[in-house]
Amino acid sequence: MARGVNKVILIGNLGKDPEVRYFPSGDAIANATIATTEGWKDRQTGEAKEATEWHNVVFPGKLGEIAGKYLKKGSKVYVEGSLRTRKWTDKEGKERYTTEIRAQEMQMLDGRAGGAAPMGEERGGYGAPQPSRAPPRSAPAAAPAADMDAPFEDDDIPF
Amino acid sequence: MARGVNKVILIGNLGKDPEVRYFPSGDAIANATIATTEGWKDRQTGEAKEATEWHNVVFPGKLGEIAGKYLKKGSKVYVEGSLRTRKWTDKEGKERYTTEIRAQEMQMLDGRAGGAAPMGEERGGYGAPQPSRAPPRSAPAAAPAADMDAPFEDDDIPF
Amino acid sequence: MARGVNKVILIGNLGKDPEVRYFPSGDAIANATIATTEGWKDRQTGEAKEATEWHNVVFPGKLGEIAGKYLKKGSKVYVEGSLRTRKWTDKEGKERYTTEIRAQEMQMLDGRAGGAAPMGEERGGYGAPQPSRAPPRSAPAAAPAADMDAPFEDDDIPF
Amino acid sequence: MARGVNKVILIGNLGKDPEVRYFPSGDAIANATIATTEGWKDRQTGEAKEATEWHNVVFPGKLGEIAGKYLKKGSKVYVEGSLRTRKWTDKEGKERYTTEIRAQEMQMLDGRAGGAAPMGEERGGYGAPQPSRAPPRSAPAAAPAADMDAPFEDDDIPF
DNA sequence: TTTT
DNA sequence: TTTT
Repeated sequence: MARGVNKVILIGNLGKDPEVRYFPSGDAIANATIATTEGWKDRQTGEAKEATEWHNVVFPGKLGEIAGKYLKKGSKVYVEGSLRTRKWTDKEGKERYTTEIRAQEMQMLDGRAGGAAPMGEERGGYGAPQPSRAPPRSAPAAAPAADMDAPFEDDDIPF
Repeated sequence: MARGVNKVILIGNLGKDPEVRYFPSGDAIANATIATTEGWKDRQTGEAKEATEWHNVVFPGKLGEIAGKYLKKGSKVYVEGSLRTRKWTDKEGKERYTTEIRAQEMQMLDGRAGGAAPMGEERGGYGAPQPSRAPPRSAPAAAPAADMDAPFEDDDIPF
Repeated sequence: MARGVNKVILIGNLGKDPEVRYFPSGDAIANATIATTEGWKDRQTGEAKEATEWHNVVFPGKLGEIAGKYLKKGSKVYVEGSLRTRKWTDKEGKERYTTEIRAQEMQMLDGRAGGAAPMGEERGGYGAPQPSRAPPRSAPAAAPAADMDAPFEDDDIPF
Repeated sequence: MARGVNKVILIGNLGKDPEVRYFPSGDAIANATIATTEGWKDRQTGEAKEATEWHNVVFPGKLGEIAGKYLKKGSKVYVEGSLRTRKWTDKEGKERYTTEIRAQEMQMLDGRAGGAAPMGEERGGYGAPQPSRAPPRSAPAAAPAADMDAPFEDDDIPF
């Protein structure tokens, strides 16, 4: 029932190791910052220039586990996801907004992915992409994340 | 475990009504041709030119049902999918190849989608898109499609 | 010389008319807010849910002129662009960040685009997305574009 | 004046060295085959499966030169382009069709790209994929935009 | 074969 | 603030 497209595709490098946390439900969630660099030549001087853009990426669920396990500072990754702007309140009580990319697919582009290493993506064929959740999953630990409240609540997972 | 990205995004119009068929399993599959037109101005004469590209799109499973129900000749659609080249043998016994876009997501862009009309897409939140298969599904009829054999066979659905 | 990919694809509706401004150079720039809505079914209750995401989109240059001329509140558009997070200082002197989508391509999906209406896109063939810039450029607010002549070579085949 | 979207995004490896040719005009054009592999788990047996898709990619113009110079068998690349189906006649005089991806952007993902190596991308422009150059640009005229300063300054046009 |  |  979607009435729109909200898609982001990034290829870039992690600024630092991802931070993984767990919900009481056992669901993992990882946060990472990914840099994409664009270069161009100065029209006048001809000198090479470049600008780096930093993206806040959230890897939910199984993707978060994989990100935590296989990605590290400097890792080059392909990420496909959607934009989500979260509202939060800073310590002064002011409303602030942060825009994140919520990853739906990830691929490691380093080659260092290691032999048996799973690739993090779990599309499946027939008809549609596949949900990446691990079924029962017991409980790890740690604090949940503000970025996982609405509209995707724990008791409200759309699959 | 994907090791690559194979993604197509189209916005175009159907050349004719989609053709829907069903597998014995009850799984639907629809085929459609979608035109994307690109225009430009002739560098020399300045006259407007345009070229139309025709794409063979396959909508598997539930997406096929929706395509058959809501799309028709002329419908404008957004399609996201992947490329797949099928080998087949013509009547002279020669090997031929056809490249298709296997749709993973579809959105109608006509506005004529009709009130209660489902949108065909079934992404779900938390972690990853959701599979679109219809649960029990009994058996309709008709000839299956060569384009649905490997690698996604009936007893081989990846989710 | 890019070393990364930073791509956003949106299909959504404008929340209000775009705001167009001009630089002394005559370059236009338009800002718009675009809503993308995603729906899903509550896993437990089965009830339909939806969430709308608002995106700040910047249309630079000629795209800005077109946006200002043809888009309005409610318009459905396809936008392709890149993410850019700007740092700014609020009235209390605090650093704030805003993430925008800088449009590189736009297409109107309303059908109401009107007969002779230009479509805003300016890709060109031969080898790469063409830099459509019109060098001298003086005239503001109006000044059509020289940016649709080349890039199709010779006898003009856009291969 | 485009009235459609025809976009392909691939990440894969070259099956063999690219073949570069030149037009009398001096324009280069390179052809390559790129493999994308998709894996999934058999729903019943649980065994890992995978299928490889081969894509015919055409790199026109400057992209062709770069491809010829820096890509080789096995190279991992990101390619963005559009689909184009060409009609040709085989030796028996029968009409055949071949679908190709016409590259508009390419990035090497091997790390072996070598220091000074150009990356093959050629976006530029004004109103198209672009660094939003605003030539003279100094004072705004109307609420300038913070979003048009860096990183694309006047004397700093990326093409 | 579509569409604007 | 949009849209279906």
